[in-house]
Amino acid sequence: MDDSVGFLLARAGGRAIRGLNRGLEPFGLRTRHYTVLMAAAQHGGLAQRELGDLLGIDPSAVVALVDDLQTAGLVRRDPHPDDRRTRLVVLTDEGLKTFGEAAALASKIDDETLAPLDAAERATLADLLRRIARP
Amino acid sequence: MDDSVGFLLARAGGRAIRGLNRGLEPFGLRTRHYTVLMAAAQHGGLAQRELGDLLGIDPSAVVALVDDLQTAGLVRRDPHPDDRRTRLVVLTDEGLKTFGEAAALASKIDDETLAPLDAAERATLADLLRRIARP
DNA sequence: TATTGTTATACTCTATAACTATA
DNA sequence: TATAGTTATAGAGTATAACAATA
Repeated sequence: MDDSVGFLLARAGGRAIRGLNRGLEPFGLRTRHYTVLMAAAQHGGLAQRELGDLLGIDPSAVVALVDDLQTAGLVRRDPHPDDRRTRLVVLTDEGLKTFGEAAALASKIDDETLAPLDAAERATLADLLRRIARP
Repeated sequence: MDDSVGFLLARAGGRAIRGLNRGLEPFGLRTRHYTVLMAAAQHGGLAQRELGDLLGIDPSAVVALVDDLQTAGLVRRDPHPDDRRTRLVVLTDEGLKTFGEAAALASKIDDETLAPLDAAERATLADLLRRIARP
């Protein structure tokens, strides 16, 4: 009897989330806050709707996450030039600095998770995950 | 800027869990019930403590899951022959039948998740995950 | 009419502490 | 004293519906 790939994914994913949660504690952030910072850093400025689509997070959850990050001074909500309904989530200087530190930490935790694999295998895993993980 | 493997794992794992949850709705089960049935089927009979260790589930959560499965008539709690504290979780005939149907469904959902990959790539992914997913 | 962000709400998941009965 | 199971509880994650402002 073989474990299903879904089961293996779920367990490895859960471990990754919990590991990053523990690592982010000093920043007062959770894994999902980090993913929002990551998306905003990658794209420069994103509507909340786009953030939710990109990360697979419900719009109402995006509101709460961006609230937290804004209170912590890590993001701003800028007006959209053409659409007054839309608010663009943009990293502050402080947010960019915090994201840099958190990204270094995430990379360290990745290394621990992937310790049993060599460099080529890590690259293969990342590639396969990227191909099935699109929302 | 590259996505972290932890992030990719978390997202793919979340999708797998939600997909299986939807598929299991007709059975009145959730993904975690299914993993308990899977472990019990694989090992014949397991102490709740062993179930928790194996699946990475807290003992108090195991109680609730086994309660559900017992109420549904899918598992029994048998006494341990040597230790009266321990209760062995064993599949009933009904539980074995339901697990078989659910396993077919899980395999179908795996296929959907893994659609972008060919057979060799699927095997590679399962192998890599198995190597990093040990608790 | 449809969409963006928001609020309220409920349900699931996860984790912790304290208790019982056994060892 | 330590361990297996249990109970209670709280916090985090997820999903849905309804609303205001705007398109």
